[in-house]
Amino acid sequence: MPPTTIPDIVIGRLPVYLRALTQFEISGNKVTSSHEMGEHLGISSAQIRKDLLHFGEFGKQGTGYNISYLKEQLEVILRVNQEWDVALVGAGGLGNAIVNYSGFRGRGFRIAVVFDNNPAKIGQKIDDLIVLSADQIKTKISKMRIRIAMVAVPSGQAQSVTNKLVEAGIESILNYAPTSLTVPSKVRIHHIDPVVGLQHMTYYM
Amino acid sequence: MPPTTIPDIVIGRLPVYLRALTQFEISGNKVTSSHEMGEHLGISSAQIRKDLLHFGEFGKQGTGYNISYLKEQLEVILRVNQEWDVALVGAGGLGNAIVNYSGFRGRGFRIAVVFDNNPAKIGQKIDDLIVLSADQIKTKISKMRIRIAMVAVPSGQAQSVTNKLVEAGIESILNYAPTSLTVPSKVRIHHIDPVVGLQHMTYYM
DNA sequence: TAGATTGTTAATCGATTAACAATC
DNA sequence: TAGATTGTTAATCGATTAACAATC
Repeated sequence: MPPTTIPDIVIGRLPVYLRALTQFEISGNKVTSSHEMGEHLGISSAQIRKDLLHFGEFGKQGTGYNISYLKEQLEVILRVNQEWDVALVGAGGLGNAIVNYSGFRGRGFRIAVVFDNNPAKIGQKIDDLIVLSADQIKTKISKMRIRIAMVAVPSGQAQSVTNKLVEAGIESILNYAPTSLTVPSKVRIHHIDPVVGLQHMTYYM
Repeated sequence: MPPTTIPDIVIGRLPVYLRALTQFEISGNKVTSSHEMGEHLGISSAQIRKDLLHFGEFGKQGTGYNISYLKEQLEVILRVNQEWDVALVGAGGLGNAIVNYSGFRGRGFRIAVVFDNNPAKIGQKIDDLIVLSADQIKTKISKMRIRIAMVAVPSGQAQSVTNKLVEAGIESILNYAPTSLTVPSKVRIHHIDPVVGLQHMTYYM
């Protein structure tokens, strides 16, 4: 947890704040308050103020927070005031859906290259990307200086694909395969597993 | 947080334990230990033992945990020793990928019905499901007694779709749209937003 | 028996909340 | 000024970890 000593759990909430601010902005609001944000997200207003204070004083007493200003600040803090090129491995149904997903737009990420190991898929187009052979993962990623990758292959292939990505110099991985992955400690990893969320909810049903 | 007073954060880890156990089982192992699981998941062994102890004594001193037995117990605890029918709203690229996603199989969930509001899609088949009109959400879900739904529509439509689902009696919602949703407090909601995970990681890059 | 690992408590650590002065 | 909301501290609360006796 480098830069300073800010708790990782706080960092994890910032993207959620950022998403909420974007919604408020779309609704045409200019200003919000920790109370309003808390209501909207189901978080206490004290927590939101304290989280933000780790990074500076972004509000104004009596008024609240200027939405577009706070948004910009959070984007800088999270390093998404730039667009990151992302490599995607897996051009199946899930990979296709990821490429066409609108949720990346304007939030700091752009799929820049797609790989698959299926000869029938290599050379085909997805959106305006040509699917490359998985054999090219290392050379292409190194050459393009890509630092972030997504894994959207079947569970059985996820670990070997991950190993290749790590070799290629990838620093952060978003894994869509429903399996845990082993990576060197310098590499960050996040899992997207819908079943984890579903099972969490069925416990209470 | 009904049943007993077990912390929600503990419940949230159980699906991850369950997934790891499945992996160990696939590798041909019969027995594991809190230490081995902790290593694999990056969690302390003490935490794993303590989490499990909320629900009973599943291990054996000197030996560890029988994988298939612990798996069964967790499945019962999480209520996924049965298969839940799930309604999906949204038959676009993402909806298609969800229907064809292999990660639900054997983990307690089955897409039982798909809705869309696009006339061009209604009546079409995805896998062996026929896409129904979004107008039928309420009647069909009530009739089928479905309690869990997934939202895979554009952000702008997510709230109104959610309202319909709540009206239809849905109790748990998995939301794939990159937007927060307002629901009555009795309804549980989980978000799948890949950008949240990505932005969490870029902070450290 | 010796070795290993759980079950379990007590201690530590860290996160959340309550409260309010500062200030717009 | 009166009202509102932040910035900030102190108190509370809860989760994690360390440690070890129990026991397989």
